[in-house]
Amino acid sequence: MICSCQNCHIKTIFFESLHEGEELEKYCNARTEITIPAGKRIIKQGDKIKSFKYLQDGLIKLHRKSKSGNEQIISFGKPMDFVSIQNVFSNKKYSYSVTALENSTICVFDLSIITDLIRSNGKFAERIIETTNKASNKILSNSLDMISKSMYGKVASVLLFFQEKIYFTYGFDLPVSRKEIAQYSGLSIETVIRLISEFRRD
Amino acid sequence: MICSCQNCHIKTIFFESLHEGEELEKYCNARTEITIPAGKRIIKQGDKIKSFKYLQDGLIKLHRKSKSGNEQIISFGKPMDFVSIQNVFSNKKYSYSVTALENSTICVFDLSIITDLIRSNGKFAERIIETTNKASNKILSNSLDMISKSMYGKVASVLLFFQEKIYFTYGFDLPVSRKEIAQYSGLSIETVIRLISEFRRD
DNA sequence: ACAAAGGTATGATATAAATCATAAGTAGTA
DNA sequence: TACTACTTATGATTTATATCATACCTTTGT
Repeated sequence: MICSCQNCHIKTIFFESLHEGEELEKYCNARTEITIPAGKRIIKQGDKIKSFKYLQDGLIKLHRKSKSGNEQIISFGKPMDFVSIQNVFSNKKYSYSVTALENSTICVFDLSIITDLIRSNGKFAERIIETTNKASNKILSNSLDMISKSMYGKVASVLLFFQEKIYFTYGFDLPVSRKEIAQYSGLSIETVIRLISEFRRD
Repeated sequence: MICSCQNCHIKTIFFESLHEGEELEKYCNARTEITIPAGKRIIKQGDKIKSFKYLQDGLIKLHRKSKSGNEQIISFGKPMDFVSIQNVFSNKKYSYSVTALENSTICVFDLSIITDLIRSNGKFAERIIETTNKASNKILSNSLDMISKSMYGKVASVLLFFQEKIYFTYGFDLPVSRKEIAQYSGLSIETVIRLISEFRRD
C-alpha cells in the first residue's frame, strides 16, 4: 500500500514511529487533507476539540481574545510551528483561534486515532511530546522576548521573522497588516505604522 | 509494598496511570526526594538534562538569561506549576533555570525511568502530556497577558497571584523582591517600587 | 459611480514609563 | 564599630508610547 504522506515534507512527525503495515494504513486512511484560502479561520477559540490538526503547508496566525477582551495574536507560524495537540489532552475546548494568512493546507485526523496511537505506540507518544513541546517552547520564547523589548525591537523582530524565516529575501509583501503586528506586539497601530515608515526610510 | 508517595498531594500526576506491583515498585525505588532551602538554585540554564524533576512542595521561580542578556523571570510556581518534562524530549539542555523562593521539596527521577514508562505505558504518556501541557499553557497565558497590560495591571497581577494563589490572605510578606517583580513584568525597578508604594497607600 | 469601511499615513498633544540622582534602611562581615 | 553591598524609597527630568485628529488610498458592496 502506498500512502501519499510519504511525500509530505513534515512526515517526520509521524512516520518514523509507525510500523509498516496495519498501523501505517490506519494512519493513512484516517487523514483528511483540507485546503484553506488566505484569510479564512481554521480553528475558533471556544470550539470543542474534535480532531487533531497540523499545518502541512502555508502560513497561519494563532490568536485569542484575552481576558481583557482585546484580540491578541499569539504567534505567526509555518509548518512545524503549529501542531494542535497542545490542548487536546488538557482541555476540551480550544483556548485560541487559528487563521490562515496565506493559502494553506492542513491535515486533519479523528482525535481517537491519535489517542489510540499514543496509548499503543510509545515511540509515537515520545515523538508527539517532542514535536509539540518544540512548537510551544518557540512560542513561549518569542512571547517572553516581547515582554522586555522596546517598540523598535518588537516591530523589527516581526519584520525579521518574515524576512529570515518565511520569505528569505529583502523584497517581499508583508502577509500581515499593521494592525496585526500591533495585536502581536502589544503596541498601538499608529506606533507600528510610524515605525515601519521609519524603517522604510532607512 | 507501601510507597510513601501514596501520601503525596500531587500523586495524581503518576499514580492513576501505574499498575500496582512491578511498575509501581520501579517508580517508587527510582525516586529521590530532595529538600531545597529558599534562595538556592535547583536547575541551571544550559546544564545537561539528566533527570526528571517536579516540585512536590514549596515555591519556585523559573527564569532565564534572554538573548539580549538580561535576567528575566518566566513564572512563579507552586506544585503542579512546575514539572520539568517540557524540555526533556525536545532539548538536551535546560533553556531556563529554576530557583527556590521558599524552602521546597522536589522529587527527582532518573530520566530513563520516565522515558521507559512513556514508551511502555500509554496511559502514563497521556497523563504526562496532559500535566506538562497544563503547566506550560498557564505560563504562556500569563506571559501573553503581560504583553498587553499597563504597568498597573502588570504589578497588580503579581500581587494578586501571591494573594489569591499562594497565601490566601491579605497580610503576607512578598516572597519576591521588587527587582524580581521588575524582571518578571519587564518594568524598571523604580517603577515597580513606586507602584507598590502607591498600592499600599490605597 | 458612489458610499461605506478599513488600511495606511502623519502631526500635535497627552500620558506612561525609564532614567538619573540621592538617600535611608538592612544585612553581612571584617 | 565601620565598611560594603543591596534593597527600598522618592523627586526631578527625559524619553517612549498612546491617544486624538485628520487625510488619503484601496477595497467592497450597491
